[in-house]
Amino acid sequence: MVQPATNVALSHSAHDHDACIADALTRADALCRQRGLRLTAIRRRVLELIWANHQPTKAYDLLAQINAERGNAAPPTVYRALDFLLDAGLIHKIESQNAFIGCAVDHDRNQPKFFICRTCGRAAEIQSSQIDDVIANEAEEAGFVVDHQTIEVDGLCAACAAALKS
Amino acid sequence: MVQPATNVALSHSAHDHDACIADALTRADALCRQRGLRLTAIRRRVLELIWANHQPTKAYDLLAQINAERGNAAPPTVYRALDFLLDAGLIHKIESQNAFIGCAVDHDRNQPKFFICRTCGRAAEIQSSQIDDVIANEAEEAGFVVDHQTIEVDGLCAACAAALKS
DNA sequence: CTCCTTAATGTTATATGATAACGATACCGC
DNA sequence: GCGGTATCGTTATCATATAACATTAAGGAG
Ligand SMILES: [Zn+2]
Ligand SMILES: [Zn+2]
Ligand SMILES: [Zn+2]
Ligand SMILES: [Zn+2]
Repeated sequence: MVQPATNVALSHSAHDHDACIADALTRADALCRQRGLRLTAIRRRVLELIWANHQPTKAYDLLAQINAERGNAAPPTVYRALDFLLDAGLIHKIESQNAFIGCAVDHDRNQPKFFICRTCGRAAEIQSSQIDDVIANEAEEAGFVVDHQTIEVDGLCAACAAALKS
Repeated sequence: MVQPATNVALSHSAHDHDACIADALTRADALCRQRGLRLTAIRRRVLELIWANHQPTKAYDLLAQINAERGNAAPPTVYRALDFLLDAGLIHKIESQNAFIGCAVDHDRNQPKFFICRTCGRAAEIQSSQIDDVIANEAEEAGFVVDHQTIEVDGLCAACAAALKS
């Protein structure tokens, strides 16, 4: 039986997630060095905490964790780090959840889009130039100049759907 | 010169907006009668206030207006009305703005999608089976079962883009 | 190395968005 | 009219996010 191709973020099979985290931090270091941005200790730690799993993370959960570690942190501490990471394109905000997730995608030409499982909570950033193209076409027809997209598809990932059927 | 086809919601030309409001309320009455739902005074008034213009409306702005009219209204008053209207499909939530907008679309087969102008603030619900189809395809390939979509495209409407260029 | 400017962080307070819980009313079928 | 259920009123509280200003750290010019 052939399994459908699926994003590692949505897969329920074990994967080397430590590698996900390490890769993300390596990429972040490289990107910041390259652009002259400063990935300070707090910013780096927030990014690392966000990458702790493939589920969107809430700002106040980050705050609680940072506080457990260093005792001093107020909301602005976390929100400023989040703003930096958002601006740098290292994370995205999941608007439908007021939560944040790491980005492992090259956004040269495509905009962020997510499949989000309502059962396991995992969110996978998908790359589909088709979706971008269709939206670009629709926008073109309407004379609308696209600046930013929020595309969040909620539902059941393959594994959770299979589990429900059994 | 040919104007691009555009949604009345994004058009800056005057239109009979009283008719927009009247239509929306008429449709709401019909739909609720048909389904045995009760469009009570508060719910109807909240819907009417949301339709006051083609820009997403914030819950606490609704609250302030209701309060100005009847003096007694707490957040639950408005949020309960909003929940009802959302469930009935009479309004949608614009997740990226924590705001609400009226729906004038038949959602038999297509999911809500919006173009939102960052300059004039108008939001237009667009109907594009193409976008739904492409997303359905992508989901199919990933074995993902789609439940609900959040599609919000931010940018400049034709009129605002033209104004900026001049 | 020191001074200076700017970026980043600490700190307090507050704004904004949403829900829990429970009692009081209003509606509807019988 | 009676009784059950949906709606609404009311109070309190939780959750999300930012304003404002003081303090500290980083990095460049001389
Ligand atoms: Zn992983
Ligand atoms: Zn991304
Ligand atoms: Zn109108
Ligand atoms: Zn709609």
